[in-house]
Amino acid sequence: MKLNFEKFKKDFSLSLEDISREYFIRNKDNMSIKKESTAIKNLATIIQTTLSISNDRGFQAMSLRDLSKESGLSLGALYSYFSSKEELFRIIHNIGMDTITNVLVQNIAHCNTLEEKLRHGIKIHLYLSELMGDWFYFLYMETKNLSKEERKLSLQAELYTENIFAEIIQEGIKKKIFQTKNALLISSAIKALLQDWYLKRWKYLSRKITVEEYAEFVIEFVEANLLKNKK
Amino acid sequence: MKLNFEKFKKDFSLSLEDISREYFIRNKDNMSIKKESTAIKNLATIIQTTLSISNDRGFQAMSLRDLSKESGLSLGALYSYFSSKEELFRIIHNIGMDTITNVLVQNIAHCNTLEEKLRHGIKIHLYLSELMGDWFYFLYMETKNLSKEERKLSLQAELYTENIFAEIIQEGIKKKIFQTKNALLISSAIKALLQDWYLKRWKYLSRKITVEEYAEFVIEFVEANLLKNKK
DNA sequence: GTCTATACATAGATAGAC
DNA sequence: GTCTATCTATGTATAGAC
Repeated sequence: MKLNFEKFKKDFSLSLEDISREYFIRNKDNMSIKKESTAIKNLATIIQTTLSISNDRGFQAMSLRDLSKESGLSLGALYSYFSSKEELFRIIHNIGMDTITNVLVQNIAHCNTLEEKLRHGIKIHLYLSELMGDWFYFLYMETKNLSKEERKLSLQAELYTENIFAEIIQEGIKKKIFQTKNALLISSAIKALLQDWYLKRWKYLSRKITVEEYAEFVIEFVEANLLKNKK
Repeated sequence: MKLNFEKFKKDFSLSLEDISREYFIRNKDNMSIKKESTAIKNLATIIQTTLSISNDRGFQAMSLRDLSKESGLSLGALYSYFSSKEELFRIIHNIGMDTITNVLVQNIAHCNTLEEKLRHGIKIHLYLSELMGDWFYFLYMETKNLSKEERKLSLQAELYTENIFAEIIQEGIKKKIFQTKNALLISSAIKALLQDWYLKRWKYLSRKITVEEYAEFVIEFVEANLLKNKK
């Protein structure tokens, strides 16, 4: 089960329309828009535009007039898709969280060896963030807009992914495959390196580093630590 | 020249008052406040409060009425320290950039060996971000508020620090002390790990990891790569 | 379902008394 | 130098025609 970005991309069927459709189906009872096709089309535009403006100037700095102009929908129309700017934020935030964790959980799955599991996890995370970069960036940068309670949930997501790696490493230590005193710190370092990829896209893009290359680098970088005295 | 946090902290004399004083002296001709002692005192409060609110809710989300309330100065008084909210941002941003780069440049200095240089650079960066965490966080998270032109300058600062490490590593490769094909990627990874320290303080704080421990970890982590087949 | 026009609240910024 | 009161612009949100 050799995994590369091209394959992942091809198999990754989730489009913005799919995400919008899923949301519409789940919530159509509470929505004033009834016609599925237009609802999905417009939801997709609204989300896309919001992500794009927010990632440029910030969600707070985006006025609904901006959103109206850039999405092509009027102010009035916008308000039939959400009841307040705050709700718009929550919708996007929740959809994003859910889809991302779902894809991760589904994909970071059964590999034969622990080494493979580790590599696989790193690649999946990077590949996904490559395809859903604007979501990742949005979720990272706009946590401020959440309430204290909601923030906690958001932080748990951070810990969740970190923990996936921590468990792999812990198990590897038990089985004497990996060697380190800092399983948790290494997991948190992995997380930081994975995040750097989507937080600094401008940098890696301008240096023409592909996601494959970066993945290889991270894997090597981490393994050099876990397999230290073993080679 | 053994470097540890306690020593660095003790030697690090730069207080918020000092920073405010420096700014006042440089700009007093353009300022309506003339009395040095009050100017400095109030500047310090304004900056501190702005950093604190911004790092919690975001600069955009902070209204000047918020700032007025939490700083204890009236709206009118605030406007004798800056002429617009945008200027307030630029002042803090510029002061922050300048002081941080200055301290870094002054401190990341002459060590005997390249290995020491590398370790020293990592420690200084972490120690400084420990003492000026709110500035670092602010500068990282609020770049959005800058114009396109100013953003470029800000990105150069990122590259600047990265480059310090890149040069050390490059030289180390030449002298066959370090071994890697990815000098630049490793530098960028170092940067990411250093940033993680102040971007996720809540995490490291709750795990009771000290800055010393984290520094040691980063150094080990990086050296495991650079000294790979050497041990 | 979508538009335009408009109500209402809050933001940034200034004037003038103390 | 600092305050309160106020102006003006802009933002969110709604009403009602089409």
